[in-house]
Order: sequence, then structure tokens, then C-alpha cells
Amino acid sequence: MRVRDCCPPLVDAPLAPADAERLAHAFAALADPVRLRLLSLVAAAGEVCSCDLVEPLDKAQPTVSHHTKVLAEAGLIVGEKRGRWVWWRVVPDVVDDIHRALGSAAGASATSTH
Amino acid sequence: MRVRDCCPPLVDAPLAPADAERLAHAFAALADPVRLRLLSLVAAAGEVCSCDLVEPLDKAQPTVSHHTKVLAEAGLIVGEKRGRWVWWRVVPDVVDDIHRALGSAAGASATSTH
DNA sequence: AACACGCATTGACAACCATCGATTCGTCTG
DNA sequence: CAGACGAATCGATGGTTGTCAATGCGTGTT
Repeated sequence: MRVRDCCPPLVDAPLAPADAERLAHAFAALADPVRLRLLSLVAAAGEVCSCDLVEPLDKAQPTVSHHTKVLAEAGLIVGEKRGRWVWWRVVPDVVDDIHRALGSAAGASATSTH
Repeated sequence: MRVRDCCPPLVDAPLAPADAERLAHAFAALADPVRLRLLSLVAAAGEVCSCDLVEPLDKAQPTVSHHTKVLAEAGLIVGEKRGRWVWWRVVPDVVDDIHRALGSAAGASATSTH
């Protein structure tokens, strides 16, 4: 699921229900500590094999597989199968989109009432 | 719950479990379409009374009260009681903190693998 | 071909969550 | 003080989710 081209900064104008639904899905993918650490591991290393995620995350293999699937369906990471291993990378565009939806002018919005 | 002073950009280095827990709570507050629209309404208007949220959100009053409570506990909005009404404002600092945790350098991190 | 290995899927279970009717609490008004 | 009104709390309910053991599926190795 892509976030790009769907969600204007939520501080600018009331969010349309459909946009809110999509954005909520994106945030839901980030709303789990295991997934945040997983994403962080992949982002920091640039590329990580699934087999190298089980130990640092301290979760069973099916659990890690579940979380990579959720992040991949949110478009935040992509997996490439090389031999028997799957290598994961972050998709910076999508992270940027969520970043942008939060509003780069976050600090400027509510100052209008002061 | 504050996010400030707790969460380095997750793209820079592997997230500590405790930081991941706190960040996950913040994202969880944003992981609901009703809450996103609520936050958007408040942000766009600058200040909104609870009674003016029920109709545009099309939710029962206890449901709206529940969502404002979740957003307030996440530190994203604050309510001020004036007479019988409660007026809500966004807390731009906290929105900025989450913004920052996502990594302003989101697009710069994974470029190393290209 | 037979085996080992990495990963995905399934099924089950417990915990959590969104929603709303009913009720309660606090505040204003007559 | 009594009634009205806005908002928070409580209880119940249906749905979602994180977790892992067991299993299935490709792929590489011997």
C-alpha cells in the first residue's frame, strides 16, 4: 500500500475519511516496538537478511516473518530473495511520505491561535 | 507521555527496546482513522470544542471522548476546560518530535545501498 | 535423489481495542 | 435549588493483533 499521492499534511486541512484510512494503516505498521526495532535495524545496516533479525529481535522466526510482511505490505521495506535468503531494504520514499503527511510545518500550524 | 528526549532518528542506529516501546505508543495514537481526522480537525481549526467534533466525525459522544483521551495521553493535543466546554489544541512540539524520530534524513539513509 | 536449511503459512490462544448505551460528574441557568 | 447540558466513565461486545508450535514450500548441498 502506497501513501504517496494520497495524504496532504494533516495540519493543513481536515483529512478526508479515505485518506485517514490509508494514513492510519501506515502508522499502524509503525505502532509496534518489534517492527520499529526491525525497521531500525534494516535502516541502519542498509540491508539485512531475515536470518540475522531473529537473534537481535529475540522473537521466534514466524513472528519475525509476520512483522516483515506487515512492514512490506505498508511499503516501508522491500525484500529481495537471493538464494535461500531474503534481504530487506527500507524504501525511503514511503518513509518520506509518512514524514510529509505528519506535516513539515507541524510547528507552524497551531501558532495561528497564539 | 512525552516522546521528546527519548527517541533518536530510527534510521541512524538500532533503536533501544525502551525507545521503541515509547515510539510505538506514539504511533499507535496515530494509527486510527478517526483519531487522524480528529487531530486534523483540531490542527486545521486551531482550537475546537468537543461538542463540535461529534458531528463531523460521525461518532457517538463517548467514542469521541475516548479518542481525545488517547490523543491527549500521547501528548498530541491538550484540552482546556472553559465553562462546560472543553477546547482542544494540538501540541506542535510533540508532533515535531515524532516527525523527527521518523528521521528527517529518511531519504538519505538507504541511499548507501544504491 | 535425499537431505538440510531458510522462510512462509496455518491454526490457536491471549491480549488489546474501537464502539456505543447507560450512567455519573461537573457546570451553568432559571 | 432544580433542571439542562457537555463531557467523562463504566460495561459489554465484536473485531483485531502479537505470539509461537507445527507444518509446508523452495532452494542449495552432499
